[in-house]
Amino acid sequence: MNVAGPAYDEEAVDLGEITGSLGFLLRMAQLKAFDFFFRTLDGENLRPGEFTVLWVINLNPGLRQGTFARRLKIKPAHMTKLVARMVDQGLVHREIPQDDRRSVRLSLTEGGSAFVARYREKFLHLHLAERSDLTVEESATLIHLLKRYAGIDGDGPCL
Amino acid sequence: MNVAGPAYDEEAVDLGEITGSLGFLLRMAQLKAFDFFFRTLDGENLRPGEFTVLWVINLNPGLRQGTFARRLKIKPAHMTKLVARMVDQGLVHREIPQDDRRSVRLSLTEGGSAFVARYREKFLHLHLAERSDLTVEESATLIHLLKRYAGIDGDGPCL
DNA sequence: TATTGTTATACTCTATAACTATA
DNA sequence: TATAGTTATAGAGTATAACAATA
Repeated sequence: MNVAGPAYDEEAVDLGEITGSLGFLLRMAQLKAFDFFFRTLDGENLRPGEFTVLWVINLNPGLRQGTFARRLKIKPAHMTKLVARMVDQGLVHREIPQDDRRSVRLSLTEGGSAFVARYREKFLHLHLAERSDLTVEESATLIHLLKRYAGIDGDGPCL
Repeated sequence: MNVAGPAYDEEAVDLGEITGSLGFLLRMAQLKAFDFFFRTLDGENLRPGEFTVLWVINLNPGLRQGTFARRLKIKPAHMTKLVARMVDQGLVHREIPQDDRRSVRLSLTEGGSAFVARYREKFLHLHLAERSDLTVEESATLIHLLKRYAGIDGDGPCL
Protein backbone atom coordinates (compact mmCIF):
# COMPACT_ATOMS: atom_id res chain seq x y z
CA MET A 1 0.00 0.00 0.00
CA ASN A 2 2.89 2.32 0.65
CA VAL A 3 4.27 3.76 -2.56
CA ALA A 4 7.09 6.27 -2.41
CA GLY A 5 5.02 9.41 -2.12
CA PRO A 6 5.85 13.09 -2.35
CA ALA A 7 5.81 13.86 1.36
CA TYR A 8 7.80 11.48 3.50
CA ASP A 9 6.95 13.01 6.84
CA GLU A 10 3.30 13.52 5.98
CA GLU A 11 0.98 10.57 6.09
CA ALA A 12 -0.66 9.95 2.74
CA VAL A 13 -4.42 10.47 2.64
CA ASP A 14 -6.53 8.64 0.09
CA LEU A 15 -9.55 10.67 -0.98
CA GLY A 16 -11.18 7.88 -2.99
CA GLU A 17 -14.21 8.48 -5.14
CA ILE A 18 -15.02 11.78 -3.49
CA THR A 19 -12.60 13.43 -5.90
CA GLY A 20 -15.31 12.84 -8.50
CA SER A 21 -17.75 14.95 -6.50
CA LEU A 22 -18.36 18.30 -8.10
CA GLY A 23 -19.29 19.84 -4.77
CA PHE A 24 -16.04 18.74 -3.17
CA LEU A 25 -13.95 19.96 -6.09
CA LEU A 26 -15.74 23.30 -6.20
CA ARG A 27 -14.95 23.83 -2.54
CA MET A 28 -11.28 22.99 -2.94
CA ALA A 29 -11.04 25.15 -6.07
CA GLN A 30 -12.73 28.04 -4.32
CA LEU A 31 -10.28 27.85 -1.43
CA LYS A 32 -7.45 28.11 -3.92
CA ALA A 33 -9.07 30.99 -5.79
CA PHE A 34 -9.67 32.91 -2.57
CA ASP A 35 -6.10 32.25 -1.60
CA PHE A 36 -4.96 33.91 -4.82
CA PHE A 37 -7.38 36.75 -4.27
CA PHE A 38 -6.20 37.63 -0.80
CA ARG A 39 -2.55 37.13 -1.63
CA THR A 40 -2.81 39.44 -4.63
CA LEU A 41 -4.85 42.09 -2.85
CA ASP A 42 -3.00 41.77 0.40
CA GLY A 43 -3.62 44.70 2.69
CA GLU A 44 -6.34 46.19 0.51
CA ASN A 45 -9.70 46.71 2.15
CA LEU A 46 -11.52 44.62 -0.39
CA ARG A 47 -13.53 41.43 -0.26
CA PRO A 48 -14.63 39.43 -3.30
CA GLY A 49 -18.34 39.52 -2.49
CA GLU A 50 -18.42 43.21 -1.76
CA PHE A 51 -16.52 44.17 -4.86
CA THR A 52 -18.84 42.08 -6.97
CA VAL A 53 -21.85 43.97 -5.61
CA LEU A 54 -20.22 47.33 -6.29
CA TRP A 55 -19.22 46.18 -9.74
CA VAL A 56 -22.73 45.15 -10.68
CA ILE A 57 -24.33 48.30 -9.26
CA ASN A 58 -21.83 50.29 -11.29
CA LEU A 59 -22.94 48.52 -14.47
CA ASN A 60 -26.65 48.77 -13.64
CA PRO A 61 -27.25 51.95 -11.65
CA GLY A 62 -30.79 52.54 -10.40
CA LEU A 63 -32.01 48.94 -10.24
CA ARG A 64 -33.77 47.73 -7.12
CA GLN A 65 -31.86 46.20 -4.22
CA GLY A 66 -33.83 42.97 -4.47
CA THR A 67 -33.00 42.67 -8.17
CA PHE A 68 -29.30 42.79 -7.44
CA ALA A 69 -29.68 40.36 -4.56
CA ARG A 70 -31.56 37.77 -6.62
CA ARG A 71 -29.11 37.98 -9.49
CA LEU A 72 -26.11 37.50 -7.21
CA LYS A 73 -27.97 34.95 -5.06
CA ILE A 74 -27.53 37.02 -1.94
CA LYS A 75 -30.24 36.62 0.70
CA PRO A 76 -32.34 39.75 1.42
CA ALA A 77 -31.28 39.96 5.07
CA HIS A 78 -27.63 39.75 4.12
CA MET A 79 -28.08 42.23 1.28
CA THR A 80 -29.48 44.77 3.72
CA LYS A 81 -26.35 44.54 5.84
CA LEU A 82 -24.00 44.64 2.84
CA VAL A 83 -25.70 47.75 1.46
CA ALA A 84 -25.80 49.45 4.84
CA ARG A 85 -22.07 48.93 5.23
CA MET A 86 -21.38 50.31 1.77
CA VAL A 87 -23.59 53.31 2.42
CA ASP A 88 -21.65 53.91 5.64
CA GLN A 89 -18.43 53.75 3.63
CA GLY A 90 -19.85 56.37 1.28
CA LEU A 91 -19.73 54.04 -1.71
CA VAL A 92 -23.42 53.45 -2.39
CA HIS A 93 -26.42 55.75 -2.70
CA ARG A 94 -29.95 54.63 -1.82
CA GLU A 95 -33.03 56.20 -3.33
CA ILE A 96 -36.71 55.54 -2.61
CA PRO A 97 -38.61 55.93 -5.87
CA GLN A 98 -42.04 57.64 -5.75
CA ASP A 99 -43.74 55.03 -7.93
CA ASP A 100 -43.06 52.26 -5.39
CA ARG A 101 -41.97 53.51 -2.03
CA ARG A 102 -41.41 50.00 -0.66
CA SER A 103 -38.40 49.54 -2.89
CA VAL A 104 -34.87 50.89 -2.81
CA ARG A 105 -32.91 51.81 -5.92
CA LEU A 106 -29.14 51.61 -5.72
CA SER A 107 -26.38 53.52 -7.44
CA LEU A 108 -22.75 54.31 -6.72
CA THR A 109 -21.56 57.58 -5.29
CA GLU A 110 -18.59 59.30 -6.88
CA GLY A 111 -16.47 57.55 -4.29
CA GLY A 112 -18.03 54.23 -5.22
CA SER A 113 -17.28 54.71 -8.89
CA ALA A 114 -13.73 55.71 -8.06
CA PHE A 115 -13.40 52.63 -5.89
CA VAL A 116 -14.48 50.31 -8.69
CA ALA A 117 -12.25 52.12 -11.17
CA ARG A 118 -9.31 51.91 -8.81
CA TYR A 119 -9.56 48.15 -8.26
CA ARG A 120 -10.78 47.22 -11.71
CA GLU A 121 -7.34 46.42 -13.07
CA LYS A 122 -6.28 44.41 -10.07
CA PHE A 123 -9.52 42.50 -10.18
CA LEU A 124 -9.28 41.72 -13.86
CA HIS A 125 -5.58 40.99 -13.69
CA LEU A 126 -6.37 38.53 -10.94
CA HIS A 127 -8.25 36.38 -13.42
CA LEU A 128 -4.99 35.52 -15.11
CA ALA A 129 -3.25 34.75 -11.84
CA GLU A 130 -6.13 32.55 -10.78
CA ARG A 131 -5.57 30.26 -13.73
CA SER A 132 -1.88 29.75 -13.03
CA ASP A 133 -1.49 26.02 -13.53
CA LEU A 134 -3.77 25.71 -16.52
CA THR A 135 -3.03 26.64 -20.10
CA VAL A 136 -4.92 29.55 -21.64
CA GLU A 137 -7.10 27.14 -23.56
CA GLU A 138 -7.86 25.02 -20.51
CA SER A 139 -8.73 28.14 -18.54
CA ALA A 140 -11.17 29.22 -21.23
CA THR A 141 -12.77 25.77 -21.20
CA LEU A 142 -13.06 25.77 -17.42
CA ILE A 143 -14.63 29.24 -17.42
CA HIS A 144 -17.02 28.20 -20.19
CA LEU A 145 -18.14 25.00 -18.45
CA LEU A 146 -18.59 26.74 -15.10
CA LYS A 147 -20.73 29.39 -16.80
CA ARG A 148 -22.82 26.66 -18.38
CA TYR A 149 -23.15 24.76 -15.12
CA ALA A 150 -24.02 27.82 -13.07
CA GLY A 151 -26.43 29.03 -15.74
CA ILE A 152 -24.72 32.35 -16.26
CA ASP A 153 -25.03 34.32 -19.48
CA GLY A 154 -24.92 31.49 -22.02
CA ASP A 155 -28.16 30.03 -23.28
CA GLY A 156 -30.42 29.01 -20.44
CA PRO A 157 -33.01 31.10 -18.66
CA CYS A 158 -30.57 33.19 -16.74
CA LEU A 159 -32.67 34.95 -14.17
CA MET B 1 -50.15 36.01 -11.17
CA ASN B 2 -47.08 35.63 -13.27
CA VAL B 3 -47.11 32.38 -15.20
CA ALA B 4 -44.97 31.91 -18.29
CA GLY B 5 -41.69 33.32 -19.37
CA PRO B 6 -38.39 34.20 -17.82
CA ALA B 7 -39.81 37.08 -15.84
CA TYR B 8 -40.62 40.12 -17.91
CA ASP B 9 -41.17 42.15 -14.78
CA GLU B 10 -37.66 41.43 -13.59
CA GLU B 11 -35.13 44.05 -14.49
CA ALA B 12 -32.22 42.73 -16.51
CA VAL B 13 -28.85 42.83 -14.76
CA ASP B 14 -25.65 43.06 -16.78
CA LEU B 15 -22.77 41.29 -15.06
CA GLY B 16 -20.09 42.49 -17.47
CA GLU B 17 -16.56 41.15 -17.38
CA ILE B 18 -16.96 39.71 -13.94
CA THR B 19 -18.40 36.59 -15.57
CA GLY B 20 -14.83 35.88 -16.61
CA SER B 21 -13.72 35.79 -12.99
CA LEU B 22 -13.00 32.28 -11.83
CA GLY B 23 -13.71 33.21 -8.23
CA PHE B 24 -17.14 34.57 -9.09
CA LEU B 25 -18.02 31.55 -11.20
CA LEU B 26 -16.84 29.12 -8.55
CA ARG B 27 -19.10 30.80 -6.02
CA MET B 28 -22.14 30.68 -8.28
CA ALA B 29 -21.41 27.07 -9.21
CA GLN B 30 -21.00 26.10 -5.59
CA LEU B 31 -24.33 27.64 -4.69
CA LYS B 32 -25.94 25.53 -7.39
CA ALA B 33 -24.14 22.37 -6.27
CA PHE B 34 -25.16 22.92 -2.65
CA ASP B 35 -28.69 23.51 -3.82
CA PHE B 36 -28.67 20.11 -5.49
CA PHE B 37 -27.13 18.55 -2.43
CA PHE B 38 -29.71 19.81 0.03
CA ARG B 39 -32.61 19.19 -2.32
CA THR B 40 -31.50 15.60 -2.88
CA LEU B 41 -30.77 14.87 0.76
CA ASP B 42 -33.69 16.86 2.07
CA GLY B 43 -34.47 15.99 5.65
CA GLU B 44 -31.35 13.89 6.12
CA ASN B 45 -29.06 14.94 8.93
CA LEU B 46 -26.09 15.29 6.63
CA ARG B 47 -23.88 18.17 5.59
CA PRO B 48 -21.38 18.05 2.74
CA GLY B 49 -18.35 18.99 4.85
CA GLU B 50 -19.11 16.54 7.61
CA PHE B 51 -19.74 13.66 5.27
CA THR B 52 -16.48 14.36 3.50
CA VAL B 53 -14.57 14.10 6.78
CA LEU B 54 -16.27 10.81 7.68
CA TRP B 55 -15.61 9.52 4.19
CA VAL B 56 -11.91 10.25 4.35
CA ILE B 57 -11.50 8.86 7.87
CA ASN B 58 -13.22 5.71 6.65
CA LEU B 59 -10.68 5.37 3.85
CA ASN B 60 -7.70 6.18 6.08
CA PRO B 61 -8.42 4.97 9.60
CA GLY B 62 -5.83 5.75 12.23
CA LEU B 63 -4.26 8.85 10.69
CA ARG B 64 -3.75 11.93 12.82
CA GLN B 65 -6.43 14.59 13.13
CA GLY B 66 -4.10 17.28 11.81
CA THR B 67 -3.28 15.17 8.76
CA PHE B 68 -6.95 14.99 7.83
CA ALA B 69 -7.40 18.69 8.51
CA ARG B 70 -4.49 19.75 6.31
CA ARG B 71 -5.58 17.51 3.46
CA LEU B 72 -9.13 18.84 3.52
CA LYS B 73 -7.95 22.40 4.23
CA ILE B 74 -9.90 22.58 7.45
CA LYS B 75 -8.47 24.87 10.12
CA PRO B 76 -7.33 23.13 13.36
CA ALA B 77 -9.81 24.99 15.56
CA HIS B 78 -12.69 24.08 13.29
CA MET B 79 -11.50 20.49 13.00
CA THR B 80 -11.59 20.14 16.77
CA LYS B 81 -15.24 21.16 16.85
CA LEU B 82 -16.16 18.96 13.87
CA VAL B 83 -14.53 15.92 15.47
CA ALA B 84 -16.05 16.64 18.87
CA ARG B 85 -19.51 16.75 17.30
CA MET B 86 -18.93 13.48 15.47
CA VAL B 87 -17.63 11.83 18.62
CA ASP B 88 -20.78 13.02 20.42
CA GLN B 89 -22.84 11.47 17.64
CA GLY B 90 -20.99 8.21 18.17
CA LEU B 91 -19.55 8.23 14.66
CA VAL B 92 -15.86 8.80 15.34
CA HIS B 93 -13.37 7.22 17.71
CA ARG B 94 -10.37 9.14 19.08
CA GLU B 95 -7.22 7.42 20.24
CA ILE B 96 -4.10 8.89 21.83
CA PRO B 97 -1.11 6.89 20.60
CA GLN B 98 1.65 6.11 23.10
CA ASP B 99 4.48 7.11 20.77
CA ASP B 100 3.25 10.71 20.58
CA ARG B 101 0.68 11.59 23.17
CA ARG B 102 0.15 15.10 21.80
CA SER B 103 -1.57 13.69 18.73
CA VAL B 104 -4.97 12.17 18.14
CA ARG B 105 -5.62 9.32 15.75
CA LEU B 106 -9.08 9.05 14.26
CA SER B 107 -11.15 6.14 13.09
CA LEU B 108 -14.82 5.43 12.59
CA THR B 109 -16.96 3.56 15.06
CA GLU B 110 -19.26 0.83 13.81
CA GLY B 111 -21.95 3.46 13.68
CA GLY B 112 -19.70 5.73 11.68
CA SER B 113 -18.95 3.03 9.13
CA ALA B 114 -22.64 2.25 8.87
CA PHE B 115 -23.38 5.94 8.38
CA VAL B 116 -20.93 6.23 5.49
CA ALA B 117 -22.21 3.00 3.97
CA ARG B 118 -25.79 4.18 4.30
CA TYR B 119 -25.24 7.50 2.52
CA ARG B 120 -22.61 6.32 0.09
CA GLU B 121 -25.06 5.65 -2.72
CA LYS B 122 -26.93 8.89 -2.28
CA PHE B 123 -23.67 10.76 -2.20
CA LEU B 124 -22.31 9.12 -5.32
CA HIS B 125 -25.62 9.30 -7.11
CA LEU B 126 -25.62 12.99 -6.35
CA HIS B 127 -22.60 13.45 -8.57
CA LEU B 128 -24.71 12.65 -11.58
CA ALA B 129 -27.48 14.98 -10.51
CA GLU B 130 -25.02 17.75 -9.94
CA ARG B 131 -23.99 17.69 -13.55
CA SER B 132 -27.53 18.01 -14.85
CA ASP B 133 -27.19 20.52 -17.65
CA LEU B 134 -23.88 19.27 -18.98
CA THR B 135 -23.24 16.27 -21.17
CA VAL B 136 -21.33 13.33 -19.72
CA GLU B 137 -18.25 14.39 -21.63
CA GLU B 138 -18.48 17.99 -20.51
CA SER B 139 -18.93 16.87 -16.92
CA ALA B 140 -15.79 14.75 -17.15
CA THR B 141 -13.87 17.69 -18.57
CA LEU B 142 -15.12 20.02 -15.85
CA ILE B 143 -14.19 17.53 -13.14
CA HIS B 144 -10.78 17.02 -14.71
CA LEU B 145 -10.00 20.74 -14.99
CA LEU B 146 -11.18 21.46 -11.46
CA LYS B 147 -8.94 18.67 -10.16
CA ARG B 148 -6.04 20.16 -12.07
CA TYR B 149 -6.77 23.66 -10.84
CA ALA B 150 -7.24 22.61 -7.23
CA GLY B 151 -4.17 20.39 -7.37
CA ILE B 152 -6.00 17.22 -6.40
CA ASP B 153 -4.73 13.76 -7.29
CA GLY B 154 -3.44 14.36 -10.81
CA ASP B 155 0.20 15.15 -11.29
CA GLY B 156 1.29 17.98 -9.06
CA PRO B 157 2.66 17.77 -5.54
CA CYS B 158 -0.58 16.85 -3.88
CA LEU B 159 0.05 17.37 -0.22
C1' DT C 1 -53.37 39.98 0.86
C1' DA C 2 -48.94 40.19 -1.35
C1' DT C 3 -44.54 42.38 -1.83
C1' DT C 4 -40.09 45.12 -0.50
C1' DG C 5 -37.06 45.52 2.58
C1' DT C 6 -35.75 45.44 7.67
C1' DT C 7 -34.82 43.47 12.21
C1' DA C 8 -33.59 39.77 15.17
C1' DT C 9 -31.77 35.33 16.10
C1' DA C 10 -29.00 31.46 15.34
C1' DC C 11 -25.81 28.47 13.23
C1' DT C 12 -21.74 27.36 10.12
C1' DC C 13 -17.33 28.41 8.59
C1' DT C 14 -13.28 31.04 9.05
C1' DA C 15 -9.41 33.63 11.46
C1' DT C 16 -6.64 34.57 15.28
C1' DA C 17 -4.41 34.19 19.44
C1' DA C 18 -3.64 32.32 23.88
C1' DC C 19 -3.38 28.14 26.15
C1' DT C 20 -2.12 22.77 27.58
C1' DA C 21 0.46 18.93 27.29
C1' DT C 22 3.53 16.82 25.31
C1' DA C 23 8.02 16.34 22.63
C1' DT D 1 11.72 25.67 21.78
C1' DA D 2 8.64 23.50 18.80
C1' DT D 3 4.55 20.81 17.85
C1' DA D 4 -0.54 18.78 18.29
C1' DG D 5 -4.44 19.93 19.61
C1' DT D 6 -7.73 22.87 22.44
C1' DT D 7 -10.24 26.92 24.00
C1' DA D 8 -12.06 31.45 23.37
C1' DT D 9 -13.43 35.19 20.71
C1' DA D 10 -14.69 37.59 16.73
C1' DG D 11 -16.36 38.22 12.12
C1' DA D 12 -18.56 36.93 7.58
C1' DG D 13 -22.02 34.39 5.34
C1' DT D 14 -26.30 32.04 5.49
C1' DA D 15 -31.12 30.65 6.99
C1' DT D 16 -35.35 31.74 9.10
C1' DA D 17 -39.10 34.07 10.86
C1' DA D 18 -41.44 38.06 12.44
C1' DC D 19 -42.22 42.70 11.27
C1' DA D 20 -43.36 47.56 9.01
C1' DA D 21 -44.52 50.09 5.22
C1' DT D 22 -46.52 50.07 1.00
C1' DA D 23 -48.98 48.23 -2.88
